[in-house]
Amino acid sequence: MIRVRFAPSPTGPLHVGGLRTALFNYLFAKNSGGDFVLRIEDTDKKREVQGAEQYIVDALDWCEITPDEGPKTSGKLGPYRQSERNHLYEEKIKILVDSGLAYYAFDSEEELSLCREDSEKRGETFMYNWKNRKSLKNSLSLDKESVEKLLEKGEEHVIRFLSPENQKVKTVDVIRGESIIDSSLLDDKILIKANGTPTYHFANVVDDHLMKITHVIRGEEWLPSLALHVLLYEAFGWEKPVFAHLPLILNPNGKGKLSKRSGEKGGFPVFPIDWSGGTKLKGFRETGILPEGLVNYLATLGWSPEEGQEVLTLDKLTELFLLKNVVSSAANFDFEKLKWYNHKHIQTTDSTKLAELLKSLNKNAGEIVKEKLVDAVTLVKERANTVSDLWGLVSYLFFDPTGYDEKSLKKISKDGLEKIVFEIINQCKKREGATGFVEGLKSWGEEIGIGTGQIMMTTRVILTGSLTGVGVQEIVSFIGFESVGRRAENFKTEFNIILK
RNA sequence: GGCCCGUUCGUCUAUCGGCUAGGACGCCAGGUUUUCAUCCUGGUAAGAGGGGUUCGAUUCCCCUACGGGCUACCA
Repeated sequence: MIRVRFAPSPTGPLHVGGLRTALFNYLFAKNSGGDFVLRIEDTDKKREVQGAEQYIVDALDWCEITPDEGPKTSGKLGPYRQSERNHLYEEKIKILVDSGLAYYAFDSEEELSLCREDSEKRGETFMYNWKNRKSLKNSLSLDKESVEKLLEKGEEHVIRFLSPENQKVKTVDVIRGESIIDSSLLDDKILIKANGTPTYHFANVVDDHLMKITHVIRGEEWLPSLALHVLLYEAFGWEKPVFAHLPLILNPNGKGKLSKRSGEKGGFPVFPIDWSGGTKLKGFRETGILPEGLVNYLATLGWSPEEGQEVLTLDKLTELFLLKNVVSSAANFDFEKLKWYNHKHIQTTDSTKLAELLKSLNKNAGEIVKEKLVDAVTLVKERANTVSDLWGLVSYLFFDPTGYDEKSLKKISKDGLEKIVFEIINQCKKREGATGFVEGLKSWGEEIGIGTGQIMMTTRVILTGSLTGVGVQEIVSFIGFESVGRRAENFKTEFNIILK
């Protein structure tokens, strides 16, 4: 039974990088009918942000990447918040301390930062490990009695991992293959902080083991600590999970990890849904991106299906997903391509659903009768990249033009403009249906020698204010003759048109 | 600085020693649409550089360059 986990830290809104990690975990688990676990890594209470956990749940939910187990879903191997698992870490660290694989360290943070400064002056990087641990203040350098005395006294201390010297550590990553790391280059990472809570490295290994995680799929930023984690599993004598480190998502120009800042610069969000805690941040949902579009795009960032299909639903992605087809190189984020995927998914989304979304996104659209909006959306949805686009494509079907596009006016202001305007009003009065209206105009044009193109363009400008949009006949049919007549009269007044 | 990872069209990717290097986005052109968009057809454009190994390297190895990540009592 395959079990994977997504283990975010509730330090702020989940960004697309995190979402992609969650997605790949989900796809991998569901591809083989396994479990997808959500675990909240809230060991650092200082950095925890109100509402962040809820945001993570909501964002996953929006994308339908639903956890089988998690803080809100329960499950047998919980609790699913690390802050509620301290008793387990206490129990496990004891094993390591007792077996001499972890040790107490009493150095204060001030002392250590002094050491760091010192090393820096010499152009070196300070590392707490085999080179210097004997000369620092810990249970390896101090005699047994003094250590006990210090502990009794309640002296502040951390617990560090005793990294071996000169050991070749073999790490295996399914995406990148094997790698041999020299353990002498590792430092004695803190496992338990002075306040008694575990660091990521320790909590992570303990929880993955206890929660029976079979595959650890996480971001590439964890690759440097893989050797430490391997050593920890070995220290406990636990079976290691399979590791897969996903390539990072970079800014569109490839410079650095995808950031909020570059999203602002490029005019696109980097968060799934709006974030209202503290600073307001725009989400893809509120920008008019469908979860299907986002998920589809994110899946192609670092992975591609064997048959080369492009437009895929979550179910289809699940069916096709193979971890071995994940690439090892980082990908640049491209909002244009996301919009294309979104466009494709809008085509296959029900107009009623799109209309509802549009109503929630756009205040003006919200005031329109739903049934009318659904009809309008059906007319234009094939042209839209985002749900928000829909409003611009549909608004002239509900409101008279408030102005006329300069370029469009130039195109229609030829001989006969006055005659056309009057004929439109004339045809409108006949009320012979949208087809009759258009046909009437056409045959009138033929009789007096004005091209249909010229007539239709003029009609279009009168009705919409510009030379874009759905067919004239569709517009007339949709808005009705009362509106057509009014818009023609408005146009006539605006440009002071009289029949010569 | 040290350690780790990476490098195929502008971008996302295919190729797993035989390549006239394929597809998608974007862009350009043409067609459809009496408009615009959609849609269709075509075009544009790539193996970082240098050494090996090999009959043959985009593919395997090494070096260099470049990019990224990590280097916290943060995850």
